[in-house]
Amino acid sequence: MSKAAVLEGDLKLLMRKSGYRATPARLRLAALLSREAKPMSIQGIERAFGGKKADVVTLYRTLFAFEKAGFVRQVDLRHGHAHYEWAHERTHHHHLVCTRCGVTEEYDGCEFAAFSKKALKKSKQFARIEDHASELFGICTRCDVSTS
Amino acid sequence: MSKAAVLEGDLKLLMRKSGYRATPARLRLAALLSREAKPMSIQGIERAFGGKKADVVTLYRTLFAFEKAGFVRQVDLRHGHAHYEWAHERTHHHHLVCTRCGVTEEYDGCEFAAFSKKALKKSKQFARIEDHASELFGICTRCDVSTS
DNA sequence: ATATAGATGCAAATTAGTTGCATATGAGTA
DNA sequence: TACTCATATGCAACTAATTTGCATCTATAT
Repeated sequence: MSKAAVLEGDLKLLMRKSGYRATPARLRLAALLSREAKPMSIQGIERAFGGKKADVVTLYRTLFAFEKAGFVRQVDLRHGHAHYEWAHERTHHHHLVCTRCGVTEEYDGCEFAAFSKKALKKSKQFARIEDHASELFGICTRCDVSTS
Repeated sequence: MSKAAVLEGDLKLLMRKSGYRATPARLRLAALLSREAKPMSIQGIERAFGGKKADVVTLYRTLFAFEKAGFVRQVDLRHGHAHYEWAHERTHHHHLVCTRCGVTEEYDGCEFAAFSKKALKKSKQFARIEDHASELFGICTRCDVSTS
């Protein structure tokens, strides 16, 4: 079951609070990402919008804005293009990615706070850590079976 | 100080053992990556080769081979393109990346073994984990100062 | 209702990564 | 050492990903 999308009203307020305008295009994108609750590529987003086509440029710009505002996190699944995942009011998590078929699975149990604090303490050059990536790459059971 | 490059002789043997041919182009790339000991982009590699230009196609293919053999690891620094870092006989580590100026710093203290074992145990769909990404994104002190 | 900073969407450019194919060569074998 | 052949190379051409510029539009504060 997928998570419920953020409510439109809440989102409008959220966005304004972060200094962004709540436009239809943005609300639509936010609704989609929060509803799907999984990493989506630009292509995937376009596909999901179907008829009412979204302009890629706007998508990129909106995603960038969302990222800055902390609504969305960029995820690299090593598919040759970026993925974006709704992050607002979701439990922090990462992904297992099958390097053969691309299937992904969520994984929680990453202690971002502790992890980044430790890294920061050791670092000589960094002032603060704001985000991090942590994906695991391997082989899923289906692909493993079909190998042997 | 940068790490010493792997010795050419050792590398030849290594590559043959992994089923790859030790060609001049590969030895040159391996020497560069192991000498630099930091994530390099395709562009960066080309630049480093200077005059004796390297064919991008060959680079991609060689890097892919190196990755499969475990000599090299792909790193996503969120620069819009992949980076590759020499991984053979180097201590496992990750990176701090400044999202403003791009400067990177190494970070060790990642327990890959424990981490992946835990994830694997919880997973229903994965047979094994072979690699993982774990980069930290933040602001370096230089950029932080210039903000305030 | 209005003004205006911020957002949109086209066209066009740039950058990243891939595929096909003809040629060349490393490395095992005779 | 010479041979052979699977593997690697490098050009051309292509597809995909991402960015920039600019004219137009519109949310929102007043």
